[in-house]
Amino acid sequence: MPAENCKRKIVRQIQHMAQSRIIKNPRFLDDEQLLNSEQQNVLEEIFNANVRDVEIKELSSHFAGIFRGNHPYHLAIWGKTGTGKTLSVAYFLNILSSLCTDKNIPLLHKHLDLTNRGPCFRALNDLACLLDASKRYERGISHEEMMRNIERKLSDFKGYLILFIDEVDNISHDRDIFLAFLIRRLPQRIPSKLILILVSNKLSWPDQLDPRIKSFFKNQELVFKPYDALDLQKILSIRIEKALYKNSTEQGVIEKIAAIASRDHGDARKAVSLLGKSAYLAEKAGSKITLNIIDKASSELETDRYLTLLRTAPQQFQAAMAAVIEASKKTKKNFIGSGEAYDSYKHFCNRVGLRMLTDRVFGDLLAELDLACLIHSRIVSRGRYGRSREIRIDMPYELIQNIYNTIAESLGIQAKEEN
DNA sequence: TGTCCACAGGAAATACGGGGGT
DNA sequence: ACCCCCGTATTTCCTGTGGACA
Repeated sequence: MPAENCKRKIVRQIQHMAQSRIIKNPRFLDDEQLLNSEQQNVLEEIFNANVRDVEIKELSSHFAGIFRGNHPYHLAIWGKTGTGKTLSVAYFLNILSSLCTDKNIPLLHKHLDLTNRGPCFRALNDLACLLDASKRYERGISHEEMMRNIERKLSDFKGYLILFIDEVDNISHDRDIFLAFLIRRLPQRIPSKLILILVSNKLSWPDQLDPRIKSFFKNQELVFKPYDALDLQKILSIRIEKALYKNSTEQGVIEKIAAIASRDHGDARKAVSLLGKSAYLAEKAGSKITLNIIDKASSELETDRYLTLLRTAPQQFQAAMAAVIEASKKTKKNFIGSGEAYDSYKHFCNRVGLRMLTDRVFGDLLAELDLACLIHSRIVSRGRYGRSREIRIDMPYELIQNIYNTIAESLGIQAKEEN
């Protein structure tokens, strides 16, 4: 009888494992790994599902003038991250470009991606490299020279030139110089019909521009609204169909992921990565994707985000976070003031052997921590007892501990390397 | 009502590192 | 080798500021 039991158990396990395979093609759960052709495929389906229909239509009408020989204006686009700006525009430009080839209209389009934050010089250099007008420089060459390189390279192209500039607001320094070059100077010096598409994810972006530059974009704006839950559901079901085996999701899973993602930011990328994480957890647990698993995946993603953020952050940033954690452990209140935090930071630096910075910089570090949602701070006046930041950490104890250990590890390892 | 705390946060100055041209 | 250019990180200096307290 025991032998019989054992056999049955194994059979059950095998059956179970066979059932529990739910991931068919993991690449469709991770945008980074998606091959180009697959990405095209997914895009095609998304657009066929009428998601981003309005925006594509707007783009079409904006550029329709090309076929009548007109010169369309520059276009400013904004929308939050993960609303499909880049993909939609790239997709559209490809179609436009092949259409122009058919009709024998010379058109060149380039995609300049400024995702990595850098100064004006970097942006110019990136553009020059993209156009194959210059080699890569770190520094040592003037803006002027870089601009001339670009102009020289473009001096004999006479068709339409569309420059699609992604994440413009990422230019950290002298952004106006870069834009003024593109908008005012470049068109006068090259024969082609230049059309700029500037993309940004900050809604307030145009307000910080030089008014003379801003005027070039009046009424030529296109806003990508965040995906609503319905759009996200469409996007998710496309992914699920490609990535997972049939029947591997419980009732309501798509709706729930879509709801979580749209509540946060309407970010499609987040929705997909939540789906991915859920799928992996489900496979590990040998079950379908259930609503509970989604919750777990969501909190794990959050933790991961914090930890990788810290691991890759500068030492001083880590130290500031550690100091805040230490200080808030000591205090009996449920918040700490910036003075206390700075004292704690000084102790921490002494202990770890890290050079300590002035309180001025420390204040900026605190602001950054706040921005990253690692701490919450607000400025409070305690009357006679001065003004101060009131800092609190709004996280479960376990996560705080986890973060603290990560920092300790990261700083500890670096100290070893120095010796 | 004025004072004054304990900081916030902007601006400019300084230090530093590293690359290019000649 | 020398000088110039540029970007980043910090420091230094400075001007606010909300409200408890006298």
